[in-house]
Amino acid sequence: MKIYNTLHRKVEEFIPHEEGIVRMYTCGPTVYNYAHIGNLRTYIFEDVLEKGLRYLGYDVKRVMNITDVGHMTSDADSGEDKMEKGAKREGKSVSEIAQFYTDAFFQDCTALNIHRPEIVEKASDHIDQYIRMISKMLDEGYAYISSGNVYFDISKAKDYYQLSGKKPEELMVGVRDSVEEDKAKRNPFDFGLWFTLSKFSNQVMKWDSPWGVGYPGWHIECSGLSALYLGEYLDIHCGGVDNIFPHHTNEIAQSEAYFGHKWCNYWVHGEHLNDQSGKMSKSSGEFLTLSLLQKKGYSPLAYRYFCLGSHYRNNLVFSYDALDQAEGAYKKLKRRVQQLDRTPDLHEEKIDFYDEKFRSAIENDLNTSSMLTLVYDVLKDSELTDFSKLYLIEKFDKVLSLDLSKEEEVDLEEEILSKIEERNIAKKNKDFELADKIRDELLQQGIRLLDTREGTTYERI
RNA sequence: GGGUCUAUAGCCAAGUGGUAAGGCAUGGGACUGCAACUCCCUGAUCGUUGGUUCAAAUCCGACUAGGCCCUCCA
Repeated sequence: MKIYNTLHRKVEEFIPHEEGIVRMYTCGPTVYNYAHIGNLRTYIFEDVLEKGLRYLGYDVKRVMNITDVGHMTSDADSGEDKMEKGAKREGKSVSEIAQFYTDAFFQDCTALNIHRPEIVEKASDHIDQYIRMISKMLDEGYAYISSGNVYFDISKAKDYYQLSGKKPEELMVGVRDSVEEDKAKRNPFDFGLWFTLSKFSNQVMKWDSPWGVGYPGWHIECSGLSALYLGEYLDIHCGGVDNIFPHHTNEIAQSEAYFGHKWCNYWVHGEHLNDQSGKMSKSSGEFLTLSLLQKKGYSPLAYRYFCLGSHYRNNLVFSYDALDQAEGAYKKLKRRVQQLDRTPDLHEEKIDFYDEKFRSAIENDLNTSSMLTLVYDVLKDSELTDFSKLYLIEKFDKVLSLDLSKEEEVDLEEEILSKIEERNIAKKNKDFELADKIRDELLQQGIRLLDTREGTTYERI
């Protein structure tokens, strides 16, 4: 398996710490609002990575966090907690908000055939773990207390800028107007591990700690959960490119300070889905959620197909035009698979040939586009029996998860059949007006008629 | 200003030194009462420009354009 490692900025051979086992951590959602389809692109990529590794024979232990606390609109001790903001907006409690959007997130994942990681944990359930880690870092001099808050001292971290490739002297502090510089820090890029002083009042989420009542910093939750559930050596850490700095950079600093050794070998980042104006956001432009696309008649798996057509490290621009294409291509592909003859008749040799090709596509830095091409290649191969094609495509679909061979519900409604019969009679009588009317009516209901030599059948669209 | 990634036909995209996969769309044809579905045929010298090489879309340099990051972010 070869994968691009942000740490070294090149494609590298993947070697896990323990043979055959991959410990994988992926940053989860902050559950203060719906996920937009750009967020979901990253989760699709991570899902394919997990399934691809399984296809290659690895046992994947994967952990994801649910951020339900301590995510300020700014990383300094200012701004407003996103969770509380969401709660206020909707007149609900923070935990209600968290539950609601967590459920919504996993509903989207289900619709997109994204496998839920075995371990999904809430950040707010592990405060004691963060306190343990912060205490150790304070004891060992990696952290310091200032103005009542606990900060990580980045000057103590080894290769702090390796992941981002940034030059400290060139970094601009407070690029965004909304960010206030925190005077309590020794170095402007030191980051908070624990806050006790909050500039906004009525902080709802707070916990007791050795340093006073407060709440954990943004970055510590991922380090904490990873340490707790995956141990001191991590193989792959995923996330969106926007998290490289500062979030992942700070995770490395904390975790390596805590463990006292190198922590994670492979950092794999997914590129963004952009709209025509650039980065997709929840506040500007159309708020593109999966349910919005569904309301407009798109199928979630067509969106998955759209994402798989592109490489995870490429910028992908979303447009309805592009989605229409994906929808059409996906439906067409699925139809072709549905039409395969399911009579058992396996063609052994060629199976291995294609299986090997599919593995190569995975091993080639997760080349999803090539994986899709292989599906088309299999369909076209005249040396393969339909059954063999189906066998292969179902196998590939364990990674692609496009439900290619899944049959639609075929409840032969009497009504539809009688309409078809009615239309056939009309056709015989050359009453094409009536025939077309029936066909159009059925189409309105999502039933498309298929005229074949053997007679008329239908499909749901 | 600095960092980082990207640049292949209308769109998505493969290609990792040996003379451009695949998909969608388009156009033409077969099928049809007309359609839909299906099938067949149909397109690019690879952002620009130098260089390395017998040979470059593939390696190196410059330039241009765009995305993202530089304490909200997938």
